[in-house]
Formats: sequence, structure tokens, C-alpha cells
Amino acid sequence: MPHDDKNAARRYPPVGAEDDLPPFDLPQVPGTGVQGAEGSASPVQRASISERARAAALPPYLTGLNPEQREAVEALDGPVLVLAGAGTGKTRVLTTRIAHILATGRAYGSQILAVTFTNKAAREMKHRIGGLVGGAVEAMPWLGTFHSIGVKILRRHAELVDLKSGFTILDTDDQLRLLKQVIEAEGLDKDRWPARQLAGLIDGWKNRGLTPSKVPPGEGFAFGNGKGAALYAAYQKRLKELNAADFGDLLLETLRLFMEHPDVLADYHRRFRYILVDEYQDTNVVQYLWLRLIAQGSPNICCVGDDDQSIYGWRGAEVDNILRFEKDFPGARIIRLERNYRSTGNILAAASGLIAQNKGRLGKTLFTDGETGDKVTVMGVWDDEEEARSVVREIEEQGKAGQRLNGIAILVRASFQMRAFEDRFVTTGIPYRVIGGPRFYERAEVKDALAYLGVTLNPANDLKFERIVNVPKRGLGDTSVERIHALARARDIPLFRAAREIVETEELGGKARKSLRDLVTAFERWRSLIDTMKHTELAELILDESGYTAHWQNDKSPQAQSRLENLKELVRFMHEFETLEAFLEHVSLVMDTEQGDDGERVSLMTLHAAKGLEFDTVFLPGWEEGLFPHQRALDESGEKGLEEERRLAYVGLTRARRQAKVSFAQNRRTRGLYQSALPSRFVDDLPEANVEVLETKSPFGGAYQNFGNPFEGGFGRGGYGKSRFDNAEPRFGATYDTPGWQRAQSYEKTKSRDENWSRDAEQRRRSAMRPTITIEGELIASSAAAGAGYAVGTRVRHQKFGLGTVTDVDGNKLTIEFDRAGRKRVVDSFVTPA
DNA sequence: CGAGGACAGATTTTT
DNA sequence: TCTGTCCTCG
Repeated sequence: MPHDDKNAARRYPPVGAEDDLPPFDLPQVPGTGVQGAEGSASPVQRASISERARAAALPPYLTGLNPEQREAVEALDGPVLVLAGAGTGKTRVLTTRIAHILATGRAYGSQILAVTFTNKAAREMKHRIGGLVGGAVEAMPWLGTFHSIGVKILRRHAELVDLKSGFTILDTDDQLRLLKQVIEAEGLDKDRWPARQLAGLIDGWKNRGLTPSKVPPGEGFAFGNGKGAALYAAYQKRLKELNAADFGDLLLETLRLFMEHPDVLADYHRRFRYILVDEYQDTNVVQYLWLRLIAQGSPNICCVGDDDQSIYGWRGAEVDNILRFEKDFPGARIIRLERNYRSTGNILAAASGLIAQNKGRLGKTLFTDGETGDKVTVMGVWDDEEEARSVVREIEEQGKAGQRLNGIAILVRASFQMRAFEDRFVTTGIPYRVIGGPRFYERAEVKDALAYLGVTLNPANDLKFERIVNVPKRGLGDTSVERIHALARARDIPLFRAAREIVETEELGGKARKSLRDLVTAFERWRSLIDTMKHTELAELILDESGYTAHWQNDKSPQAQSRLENLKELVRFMHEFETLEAFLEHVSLVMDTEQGDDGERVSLMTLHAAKGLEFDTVFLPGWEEGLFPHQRALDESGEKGLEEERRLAYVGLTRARRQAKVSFAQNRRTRGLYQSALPSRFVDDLPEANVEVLETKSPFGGAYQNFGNPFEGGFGRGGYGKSRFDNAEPRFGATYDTPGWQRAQSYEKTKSRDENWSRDAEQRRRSAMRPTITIEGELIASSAAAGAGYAVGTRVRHQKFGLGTVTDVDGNKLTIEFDRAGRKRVVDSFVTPA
């Protein structure tokens, strides 16, 4: 992660420091110059001469924009909402707009506030702005995530919100540990009132901008015998005592700071001339309030988003924010980007038809000048296994036909669906990657290591100390820890100091006393080395001396190896930072490791994780009622939930450049039970004209259909539930109404498409020559590199299944008896010799 | 302390 | 059905 503000986060320069930075060295637009030095008044009005001159000599970054994009880039004055549909060049507009502000000399980089939701997006923006203006991105200190900008502001004014500038940022584990303590301190049963639930509540409140005193009485009441809000207050108090903030605080406390200290707010008003917000549809209440406060200083706020892609309502996002933009910012200009550069006509039409069923949209109509392309296919299959088999079979065929695997993705609604696909990939030997899921920094071993480093740096970090005091096991059980706690409480000192003192007493048993003394001594020694030893070496030393490395080396579980790898990766990653402190600061906010290009692989991920990505071919399995839309979304959020699910379907479809393939299973194994399911209503939402219904292809030919294919005789017949294909009144004027006809037609389509396949070869070759799509996100699992031949009896290791013994070899297919996972058939490239 | 059994819970996930 | 967590027992 090359460009994050690792340094900026370490020093806490006073407000105004960067204003002295020199302006970008940019090719100046004719007739303009860098105007308005620091602190000067409103942007200088351009003379019409310069306007004309500028139009005559279009700066290079403006060429290639379509009229709407260009309008969005050039509308610098006043509030602007850019409604950017999927694949319409949203990021391009945002980055070009920034380049434009800089190039026209309207503001310095340090006077632009640009917020994103994810580090990935921030990184991408920095990268692309760098490309446009030539690497001067270091001078954009206020481009970052809401959270990272929040921290930056809070560090500067920490005392005003009862913190000290060096406050630590709690991760989820720390937060839970602390909440558990708070719950117990209130005399509540921690089993009856799980910390997780309280964490959820508090998060929700913080997302809505509610401090403890503002929590609506009814809401706090549901938890802990009516003590919900009190627990929240107690938690906040503890946070201050620990000089710590959780993620929610990074926003909420900044908001409080602004509201309680208008002079501070005014500073930022003066500072920010231009405000840009990415993914506005995902903002929650705090973020919204935060932005509104800051925007009081400048009308030049530009929010970019797509109400149709709002899929994070469940974690506090308010679509309303984007729907309400015009009211919030009177005189706002609304610019719609509707020209899609990604998908074929059929895919776009199908997606548009689907999303049109939602109410309460701002409304956009995507179009493309590109080819019509293949229709979206819909396929019903017998069950989830059959679905995985047929999808993977098709991927195999496409792969053989020369389609790049990096251009193929399977997008599922819930992660348990991935399993069936992974199994098929493993048995067929098709390389795949899983994107999303638990992140690097969330892994236990990484957190443990970070805890060691954190305590070394800051012995007052109680939560981290508690995390590793007995990891690896060193005989310091609950009793010992509780005694340390008691002393710490009694004397009002950090745990570490209490530990140091308690070993001088007789309070602990001999064994515990010795290991605690050793631990304390070790930490003190490590601490003494901080200034003299290189931080990466120190980290290695700590991990070795603490016994942590050995702990995993001695661990026999299949994951032990990869955990050790992760530790190495962590240390490797530290090299990019100057100091231990800088590293830890960065890590608490950002910890996605960039994934290198690891060759051609099919991508497997959830629909949520797919937002922002694109693929040539997208498989969308599991379109069944109850799964997608998910039952819980319907139960908990009713119509709103349904619409969000539909937007998720829309996001899924619009990831596809050339082919979108929907499927659903009539039966699915869920929680052990084999249950029948109805096709998703979203299948019915697709416009007939852009859909092609596929026959279930089966390796068993007709015989298979005889015993199981529910589509014998067509959709919906035979008691498998109603489908739109039964509808007496086809909504889009379909020209068929009998299942037989429909089947025949789809067969024809399939055939002619296959024939077109070779004719399209040229086209495909061209698309294959497009630059490889970058798949950002985190690689969680993937097949291993190619393996060699294995003999029966060989001990091997599999990434997922662990150790096992080869019992049969058939070409490159091995039958392996796994110690833990039982017998599996696996392609040899997925295992390594043990 | 560690192993093994009982038990609940099983969408989506960033920071 | 599977997983992760908690609790008990040796």
C-alpha cells in the first residue's frame, strides 16, 4: 500500500501546516494560474477571456470525457450531486474533477477534502489522481476514508473530547473485551447479555450520531434489564480512561468536537474549499451530519453516488441521504451519468428492468452504444450441488475456449454458498480465489502479534495486554489475571504496572508469579530496544522470545503453516514503515494487504464484495426465495429490505461485461436440511426480452432429467412453484406462452450462440487483450501452484483439508484420506507434499 | 492446562 | 450439517 498517509498520521501537525506547501507543479490551463494564496477569500471569478481560451485549448485530462462527465468535472461552484450509474465512469469523474480544481488553480491540494468509504477506494483515487497530475498526490492530505480523516482531526484536538493525542484505536476484539467487562461491572450476567449484541447496539447508535444521553429511552431499554444506555455511557467512560476510541468514535467524537467547538469547526471551514464525497448513498447519519457541518464552510460540495447501488442499509447507510440531497443543498445541480461503458445492451436492459421495480428511486436510465450481446441466461437446476456442477462445468468449457479465468466470477448472496463451488473447483482443478471474508488484520495470529507490539510500545494498553498475557499459554489463568485486574483497579493503574507490582508480592502462586515476572521483564527489555533496534528486527525478536512463533510451530493443525506465513507477511509489511509507531497507527485503520497478481483464477465472492468490480462473465447462482432475497432481510426490514436485496441483484448483474448467468436450485441443503425452494421473485423481475431460459445440461443426459429434472415439461409445471414463465400475461410482450415452445426457442438460441462463438472469436480476442482487470480485495483461499506426481501412501497437505494420505492416483486426480476431513478426490495441484 | 462434549447459531461487512 | 464457543473433567 504505497500511498497511504503513514507519515502524516505519525506527526500531528498543527492546523494550517500544510497550507504552506507549494502548489502542484501542473501544466497550467491557459488563462489561469494558481490563484488565491493561503487564507485568501473566495475563489477568484474567471474572466470570460480565460474561459474562452480554456475551451480552445482543452486540457488533456478533459479529453475523452462524455458531455455529462465533463459537466460533472467542470461544475465546480455550488453543490453538485452526480448520480453515477454502474459502469458510467464514476471514479474517473471524481479524480478528474480534483485534477481540474488543481489545474485551474482554484485550490491547493490541502484545501480539498475528499472522502471515501474504504481504503481501497482512497488508494485508487490517489493512484488515479497521481496519473492525471503527475504524482503530486502527497500534497492531498485530506483525501482518505471518513475514519482516517476523523482520526486525523481528532488527534489534533484530542483534549477537547477528553482524549490525549496518542489515543489508541480499538479493534473489534478489544471492543468486545471491554464491553464484557462493562457488562460484568454492572452486575449483569454476561451470558444472558452478550457483549456482541451490545456492541451492535452501540455501533448502531454511533452510526446514528447518538451519544449516550441522546439514546431514545425505549431503545436502550431492551438490553441488560433496561440498562442499555447506561452501559453505553459506562463504556464511553472506560474508553476515555483507557485513552481509546472505537471506530464509531472516530466519527461521532469528531462530530461532537465540531458541535461543541465552533472555533475548531471554523478552522476547517476556512481550510476546505472543495469537498468531494464518494459513494454518497452509503453514508450513515453521523457521516451525513459531519459532512453537513463541514460543508457550511463551502458550498462547493460534490457528492457522487448511485441510489440503486445502496446495499449497506443494514449497517447504517441511509439511502435517504442521497434522495434528499437537493433539499439539503438548495440550488444543487444534479448530473446523471447514464452512459454505461461496461455491459452489453441485454445485460444493461435486464438490470434496468429489474431495478425499475423499486420505488423511491431518483431514477436513471442506463444506456450503451455498445453491442447488444448475449441475453442474460436463467437456468433452473435440481439442487445446489447440481448448480455448482453445471456452473463449474461451464467455466471449464469457457476456459478451454480461451476465456481468461480472471474475467469470470461467481457472485453469491451468502458465503455458505461458496462451499459447493469450492468443492467443485477443488475436484476439477480449476484455479480459483475467494475474495472478501475475514481480513488479514482480523486473524487471530496477526492480532496477537500486534498486541505484543502494541504493549511493547505502550504498556498502558490494557486490552492488548490482556489479549496476550496468556498467549501462548504460560500458566496465567483467569485467577491470576483477575488478581492483576483487582490490583489495577484498586490502585487505578494500568494492568501492566499492576503486573509488575504484583510479582513483588506473594499474591500469585509460584509458577504464575515466575512466568508473569518473566513476561514483564521481557516487555521492559523489548521496550528498551525500541530506539536502538530496527523495528522489524525487534518485532521478530519479540515474536520469538515471547514463544509466540514456537507456539504455532508446535501446532499440528492444518492452518498453523499459513498462520506462520501471515506472521512473516506482517513483518515484511512493517518494512514499509519508518517506525513501530507509524506501523501500528496505520494498521489500526488500514490493514488490507494488496494482493499481487497470482495468475488466472476464477473469482468467488459475495455480491457485497463484488461492488465496484467487473468481469466478462458473471455467474449469479442461488436466486431463490428465502436466500435471495434473503428471508431475514424481508423479515427484519420488509419492503425496504426487499428493495435493498433487489439493488443487490442489480449490483450483481451490472458487474458483467458480456455475460450474466442467473441460476436457481429447486432444492438446497441448508443447515443440514434438504429443502425445496421457489425461484426468486427477482427472476420474474427480469424483462423477458433480455432473458434466455436455458435447459439444464446434465452430464447424465436424458436419464438425469427422468429422475430429477423438475423442468421436464417446463418451468413451473409439476408442482415446483410459480414462476413468471407461467404468467398468463407476459409483461414484456413475450411471443411465446407454452413451455414447449419456450424450450425449443431457448435451444435454438443456445445453438446459434454457440455457432456465433467462433465468429465472435475476433471480438473475444480483442476483449482478452484489454488490460487485465484488477481484482482488488483480499485473497482468502486459493488453489496452490501446480504439483508434481504423487504416489499412493504419500503424506500431503491441502490448504483447506489439512494433512492426509494419498490412497489412489488417477492421472492428476488423487484420492486422499484426510486426517480430519475424510476422503476427498482432489486434483494434485491443490496439495503439497507434507 | 488441554481435551472433549454440549450447545447455540448459522446474511451481507468497513473502519 | 457444520462451526465456533463455553464448560467440565482428568
